[in-house]
Amino acid sequence: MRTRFAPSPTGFQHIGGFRTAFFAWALAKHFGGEFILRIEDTDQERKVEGAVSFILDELAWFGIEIDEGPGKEELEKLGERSAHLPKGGRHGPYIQSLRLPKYKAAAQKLIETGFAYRCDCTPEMLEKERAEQMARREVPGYSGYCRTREVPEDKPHVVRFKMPHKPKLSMQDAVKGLVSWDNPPLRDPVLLKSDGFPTYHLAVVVDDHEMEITHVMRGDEWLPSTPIHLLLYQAFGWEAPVFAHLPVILGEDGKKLSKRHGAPTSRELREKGFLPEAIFNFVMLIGWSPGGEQEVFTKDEIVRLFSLDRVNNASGVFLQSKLEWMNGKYIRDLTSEEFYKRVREFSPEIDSIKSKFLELSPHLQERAKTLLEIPSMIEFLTDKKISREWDKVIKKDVTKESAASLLNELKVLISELSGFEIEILDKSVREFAEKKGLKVGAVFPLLRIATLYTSATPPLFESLHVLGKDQVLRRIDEAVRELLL
RNA sequence: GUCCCCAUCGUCUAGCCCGGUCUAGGACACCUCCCUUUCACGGAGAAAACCAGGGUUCGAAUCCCUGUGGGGACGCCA
Repeated sequence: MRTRFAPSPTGFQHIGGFRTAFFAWALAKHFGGEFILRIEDTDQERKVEGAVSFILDELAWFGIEIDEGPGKEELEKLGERSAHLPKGGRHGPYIQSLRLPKYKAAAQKLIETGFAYRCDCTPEMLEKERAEQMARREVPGYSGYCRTREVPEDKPHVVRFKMPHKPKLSMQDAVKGLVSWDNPPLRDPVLLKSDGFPTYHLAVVVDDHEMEITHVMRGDEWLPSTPIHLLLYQAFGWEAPVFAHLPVILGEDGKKLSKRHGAPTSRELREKGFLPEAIFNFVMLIGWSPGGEQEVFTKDEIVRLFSLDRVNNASGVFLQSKLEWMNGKYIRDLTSEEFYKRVREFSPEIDSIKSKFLELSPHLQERAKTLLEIPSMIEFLTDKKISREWDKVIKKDVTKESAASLLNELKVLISELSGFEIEILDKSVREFAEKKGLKVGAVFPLLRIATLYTSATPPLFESLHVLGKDQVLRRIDEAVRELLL
């Protein structure tokens, strides 16, 4: 079992692209096979610098190990660098622009065996032909003009595949089931471009064969061109791999995931504070389900359960609110130390309040859906000057003056406390309220705003305890001053 | 235009292959309630779907056909 992820470095993969990688990886690992990374950079014009590094870095972030893929030297030739280098392997190079002679030889072989021919039609001619066909409302496509012209090798040319006349084909797709074509609308496709680069069709077939890929997993937008690939395998006399055409992921508007529709890249999700484990889990469950009612799975569980026949054939929508829920679950499962480490990636400055952070951690984890929410939740632990949400407590029946005097009493109470344990704080403030004939709801919120600044915080006494007695007293003082200003 | 794919709550899905156990199950989101000092967590509950029409059958979400809707492909892009 050998699967591969074969992205083209034409931009920054959105999350749907990575899901294809996850599926291929999970299948290979399920059967103890290899997962290969191959870079399909045959379109020089659309090539984007940094795209390969991006793929490498993101795969590493998700914890997807690559068994074979472009190593250091290959990457250097491409001018890409990454801290996460694949091992290389015995089927290299794994970057298509470094494999040009192989494609050329393959195309030559096809010409010799009569399955392909050279064509010197210019783009302008093809353009014109196309326009005419469209005007006549015909299926657009190359007429086959050069099929019998014997274009000499030294003239600029492309190599085209000779599509059989009205081929009838069928294939057992691992997810779609039996797919058959009755006269597919395909004309002689180009295999080798005039710049010597192969097109996708030639390159995938040659590489998947040479790299001994057993299962080709790709988005189902490829299904319509599978006949070309099937016919190519036949022409070469090679056995075709198993194809698995995966349903696509749609955006919340029901449109195909794309930058334009706000499709997130894994990088963006990471910047929003999502955990790679949560994203992986969530995305695996779009288009695949192990059955049953469990939804949160470790990677190992997913690998153990994964199977192609449980991949859905309908496309699915990427619903961020569900990802948020799942991310929250993963955050809650983190140990305090792990949690600290993850948050630190967003705000290194928490180093200065590490012990306080750790102490409050369970309460923080319980409240967060993403890591990005944490910094604002712990602002009260820092010395940063934050304005108090007085409007939450100062209302028509509670004047600034009465609030100030209550806070002064609280300050005396707290300063005279024999300890500063959570239980002691809790007990004495409650007793204080009772003695004054006040509900806790009239005391706690006031104390909260005075010391923690905002109305939504971790539990009050836990927070005060972490803050420390001196700091609490200082803040009450400050609050009183603010009120009487 | 031609070819291909798809179709269960708003969303992710279970069930479909091997018809009855489906008055269609779970989860997210929404709403209500409980817990509660806030915000959350947690718990309980409500509401919410088999695209339509024909067959086959004693019986169809499940099998067949047609229609409709959605998506994709038809490039010297992948």
